[in-house]
Amino acid sequence: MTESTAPTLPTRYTPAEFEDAIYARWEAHDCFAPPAEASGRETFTIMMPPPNVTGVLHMGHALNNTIQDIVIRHRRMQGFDALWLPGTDHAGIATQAVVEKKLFQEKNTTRKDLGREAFLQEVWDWKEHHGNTILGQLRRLGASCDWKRTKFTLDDDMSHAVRVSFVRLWEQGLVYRGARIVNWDCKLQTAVSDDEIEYVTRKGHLWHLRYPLADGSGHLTVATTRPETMLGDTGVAVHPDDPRYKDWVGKKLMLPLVDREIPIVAADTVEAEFGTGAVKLTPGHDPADYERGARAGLPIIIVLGKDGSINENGGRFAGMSREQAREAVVAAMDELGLLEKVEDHTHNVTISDRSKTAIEPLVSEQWFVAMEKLAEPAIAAAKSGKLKFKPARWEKVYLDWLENVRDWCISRQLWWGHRIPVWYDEDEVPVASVEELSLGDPHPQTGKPIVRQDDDVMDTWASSWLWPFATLGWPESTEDYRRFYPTQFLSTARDIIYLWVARMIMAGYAFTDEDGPTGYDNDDPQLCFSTCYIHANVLDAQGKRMSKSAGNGIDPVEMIEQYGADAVRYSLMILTREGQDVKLAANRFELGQRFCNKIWNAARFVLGHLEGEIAGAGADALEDRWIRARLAATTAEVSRALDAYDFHDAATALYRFTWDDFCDWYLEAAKRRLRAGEDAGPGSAEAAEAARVRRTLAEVLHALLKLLHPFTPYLTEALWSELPAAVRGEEELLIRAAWPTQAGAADEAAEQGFALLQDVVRGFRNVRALLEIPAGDQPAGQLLAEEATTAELLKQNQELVLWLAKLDGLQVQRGGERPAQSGTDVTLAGAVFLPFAADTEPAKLQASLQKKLDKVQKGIGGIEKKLGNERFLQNADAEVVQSERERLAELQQEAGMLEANLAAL
RNA sequence: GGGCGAUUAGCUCAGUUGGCUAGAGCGCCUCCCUUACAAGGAGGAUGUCGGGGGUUCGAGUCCCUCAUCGCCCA
Repeated sequence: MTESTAPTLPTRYTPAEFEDAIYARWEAHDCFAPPAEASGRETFTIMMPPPNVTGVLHMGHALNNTIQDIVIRHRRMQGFDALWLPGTDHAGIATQAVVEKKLFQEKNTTRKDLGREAFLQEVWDWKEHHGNTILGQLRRLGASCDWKRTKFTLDDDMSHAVRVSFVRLWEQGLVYRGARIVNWDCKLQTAVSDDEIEYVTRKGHLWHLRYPLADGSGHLTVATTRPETMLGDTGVAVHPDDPRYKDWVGKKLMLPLVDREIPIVAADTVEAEFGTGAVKLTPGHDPADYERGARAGLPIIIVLGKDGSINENGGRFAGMSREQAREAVVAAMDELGLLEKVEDHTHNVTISDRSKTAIEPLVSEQWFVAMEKLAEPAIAAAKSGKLKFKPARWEKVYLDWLENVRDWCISRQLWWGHRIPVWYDEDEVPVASVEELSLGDPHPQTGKPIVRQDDDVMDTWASSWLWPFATLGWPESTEDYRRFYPTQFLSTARDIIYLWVARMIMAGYAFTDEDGPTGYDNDDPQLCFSTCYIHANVLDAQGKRMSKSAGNGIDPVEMIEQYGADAVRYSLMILTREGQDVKLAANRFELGQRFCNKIWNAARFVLGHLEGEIAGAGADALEDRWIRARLAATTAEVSRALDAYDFHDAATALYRFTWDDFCDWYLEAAKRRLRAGEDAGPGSAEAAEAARVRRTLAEVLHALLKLLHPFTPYLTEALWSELPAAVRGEEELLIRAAWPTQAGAADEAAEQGFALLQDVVRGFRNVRALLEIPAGDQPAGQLLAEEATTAELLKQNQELVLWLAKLDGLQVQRGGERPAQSGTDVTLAGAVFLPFAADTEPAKLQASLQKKLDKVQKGIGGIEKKLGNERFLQNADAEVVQSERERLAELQQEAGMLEANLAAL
């Protein structure tokens, strides 16, 4: 027989050359969609958290979508009818802002110039041209989602779903309109919800202002961080128990600058220690004052317009911006001698997430959803354990929000979004309707003509909270909805646990059917997903959050181009332990790249030998039984980890098996018999054994490609197609192959035996290195075995040891003379010896042995102390005591050998 | 103010319900381009497990406390 045919695959893993073609092949074979007809098998559904249409792929997306793709590929291989449904979110504020900016830059027009219809057309045009960028990038990553089912939150059917949900809430009295204090974004000129704001600590001032008593008998000093709002003050509050102000409550003050009489009231929410202990009340422009004012029956005076400037209620300050008004008010107070002092003060400023400008609390007419009742089943779902968070600690964050939930302001003063389906008659009597009402139609209740539709649109989350079921056709009872709802797995970022996760759960209970079908591991037909996986945050190398403004982001697409999608995916998975933030630098992807290259080359080696004769059954030597045992253990661990969504564990187990067990040991061991078969030629016993080794190699590679596929889909699919059809078996495409359940075979004896052998080989290699024996030399080794069984094992596997340790011969004996002039090391099987070369310096060897001896003696000391402790013997488990005794015996034996070896030097 | 997370080798991190001499990758040192892979192989060095206290026969692991860093909520 000739040498094995050189593999035709390149020696390096070159992802750019095959990724696109493989993705195209998957799509051509429609591999991403579940079977069109219900197969009778269980379904497994994941809804992709829809990225913003304005978005481009960042590392957080790459991580999150890798997780989802791993899960869906694993479930698909396990035999579920697996659906991963992708889509995008219309992102009301963000998208409108992008298009407004573009209009202004390119055409110098505003949306108001264009009018509502024309502007919306502009946004749709923009969406058609730029809105799918991120979905294309997800393909590069290898995402196997069902693109035919791609949804957009403003699609007609989604809009219909939003209107239905609104009307249902309306009918139940859970949606209401009212004047409330809301977070007003002066730049974007819209209300935003409590969850769209953040707090930034800023250095500012605390102004101490004197408000004279109305009767002229003195003054009260209030401290404020926002002096300009005094124009809207309608009272001053003090703590009821504050002795300084006991007699002041009920008196009247004359508010300077606007000359308005305002009362002093008591409020127990006032912090007596803060400032002067007296706070001005501006119910129109401060949420806390709004509450206090309402309790004290104070009027609300609004002094700021929607653009943030002072309105007509601000008297002579009208027309000024917030900033101008602040200066002018302070100056005016100073002039009147009413500015007592100014202190430096650090305080929290409320900032809009969207525009990054200071939020102005403002009383205005908005639509709200009453949340308390909706929250109840969502709380129960988590408490009963039906809804599981992973990591579990996020359940607390979820529950904290739901248990203290506040009503949700869902109206936005925007044009891009779902317009609130409410119409008014000439008396401003509102009515909600799923169907469009036309102007002039009779109002369903009053019969008077409809004169207008509400101008506002809904918060984007008011459509995304329907995502798990509206994407499947709800409210219609479509086949997809019946088949794929409820879903099983949601992976998302921690910062939208309440913005989105909690609201989806609420919506599931509010809107879906109680008697619907149930899916895999979900016994509640209204629980829209049963596992919520909260993924890590991706940070830069310094541990800072990646952000566009900081410019510290790493572009996943660039990384894919540089290292390959599989390398990016695999690196992210092994670098990210569960739920712990991951620090990332671009070169960290080398880890995955190396691993992919290793897989590639291991497969090249095996494939190169599959062109030879392959036996029907595998080989059965110790190393064969051992690799099958390792494969069985790895299959079990990877399966367990994926079922439990422990991605890091699965990635680690695959790394260990592929690199350490398969490449470093099994392939090296297998070469011996492959070579022998080639040397002996066709028809020989050696050739027959080589054919059995080829079978074993094929079987292990076959299973390994399957196990790796969810993590490194492109690479494994490419290699799968190189497998001979006879080896590949069932499926032409790996993506459709069955997940291995029976790979390998447990074999405790083989694991132990091979471990012993590995230790002997390492011992010889160690001595070789110490003696500086040239790589080409093949000295004869000796081994003094401690036990008959190990001696026997070594004799049986002598050829393998010679091969792996590169020895010429091996003399195994029990006891007997220890060879003189030899380098030595102690192994699990006994002491190993290699003869000194002519120029060997024993000093190095001696130091090495001494060091090892010290370590062993330290270990002996520790165990002896333990075993000498009566209380240890009494309290510890019998098994622990026993294993300590055995351990001690082993260490003592090892120490004895080391001492003997040292003495012999 | 409340909550959560982190602190283990030079760097990035594993370390199951407490129990072998605390591990891996990268980096570092020595040797080797051996016909799968130099993006590789063989060998090696490297630790007061953040500090202090406690529980326990036994603590990187559990409890308390302090420190530092990060995130969330108010």
